[in-house]
Amino acid sequence: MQGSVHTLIRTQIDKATANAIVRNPAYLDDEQLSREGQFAVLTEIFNANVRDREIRDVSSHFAPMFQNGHPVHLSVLGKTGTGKTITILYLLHEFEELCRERRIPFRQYHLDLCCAVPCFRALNNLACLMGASKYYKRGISLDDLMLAIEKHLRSVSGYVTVFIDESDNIRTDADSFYKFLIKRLPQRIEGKLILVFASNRLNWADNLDPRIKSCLKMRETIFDPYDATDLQTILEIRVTKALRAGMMDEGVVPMIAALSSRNHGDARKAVDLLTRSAQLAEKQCQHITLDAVRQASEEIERDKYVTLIRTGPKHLQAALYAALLGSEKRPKSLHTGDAYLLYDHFCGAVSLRPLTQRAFSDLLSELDMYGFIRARTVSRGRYGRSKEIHIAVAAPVVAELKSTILACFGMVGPVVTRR
DNA sequence: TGTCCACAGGAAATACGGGGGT
DNA sequence: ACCCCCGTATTTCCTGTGGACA
Repeated sequence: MQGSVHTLIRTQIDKATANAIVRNPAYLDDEQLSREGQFAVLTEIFNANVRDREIRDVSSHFAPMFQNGHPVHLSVLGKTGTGKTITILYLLHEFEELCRERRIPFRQYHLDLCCAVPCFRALNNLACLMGASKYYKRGISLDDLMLAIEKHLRSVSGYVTVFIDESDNIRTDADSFYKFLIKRLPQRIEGKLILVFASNRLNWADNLDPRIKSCLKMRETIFDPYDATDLQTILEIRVTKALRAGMMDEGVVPMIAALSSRNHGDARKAVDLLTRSAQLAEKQCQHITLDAVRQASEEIERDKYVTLIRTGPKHLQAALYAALLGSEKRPKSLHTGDAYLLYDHFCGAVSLRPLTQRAFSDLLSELDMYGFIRARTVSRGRYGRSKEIHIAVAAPVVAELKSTILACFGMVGPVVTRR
């Protein structure tokens, strides 16, 4: 008997290795790569003429630096997944090298405001990057932080580049932060300050105080979403690095590229689709087929909804549950009032204080915006005006959403509403 | 043609909570 | 530790509305 278990384990391992498609998963997930690794992949991608215009644009913008000039600030705009951050980091790294060769003093800092932070946090993080101050939770004034940064930079000559990633992500008092960077800091330091902003909101600077905005001299460059050709190039480079050769049907990469460019033009999502397809194919012990891509795409779509609702506010979850439940009972005509009643009961069952109907109406609009439901306002004559609610997601997703919501409230079975 | 339903959705008021100053 | 301020969430109040029905 023992022998058979050993054989089983061995054959299973052999089988799994024989079916392995992913050879080097790091190349499917940049997080797992070192900065050098990322740059190496990027070099290949850029060499294939992807992001050519943007590279020319930014390079020529920084060119005056090599003739003792002073480039104005730069604003890099574009949707998520268009490679703004990594391209800028790459270019700044290149500029740094070039400056070293030509003995031009240059230093760069990358301030990543990946989550919304108040002015204090942003300044403190910047000061920490520069080594100008320690990390404070609180208890130090904004002015002290600014002084620390000034003091640190006062002795620095040459070019100082500060790359402010997600520059629209300053939650409170963005004006003070930018007033400091744009108006005050350049006057108090000897070096030449160049700010690089990146944002996925085209009009992020519009919210700034007009006085600050007026003295913000900057040039804008826009990163367009990748088109199918670009995505195909990017995917092919990743495929050769990450996957075993010959494990993929013809047309898989073009299909992923086409789907992704049509839906979002986001390279990260395209690579994600490739990864999911590969994993799915591995599980099914076959090559990556067009069908696997289709399945993976559906899986991602489903996950998107499920994570959206799982991480969303409680009341939104409750409202969606009510809408799903109500639509089953009355697939054709679920109106706001009925849905609110169900919501009210659900809240009672999970001991959540229900919001008013006015707020519930806004929740429905939000669910509509996210694409869970379609809620259009209709007039039923003397029976009043109301929203008509239809489910906008496929049946399997509905089931998953319902169990997810119940799990969020710590329940397993369907809720028994009393009345 | 006027009425009236059952809400939509805007605006103002109010509650709440967290961060920063003292 | 305490207070104040400010941004956000929610409630309250209100006006508007399209079409069935009498």
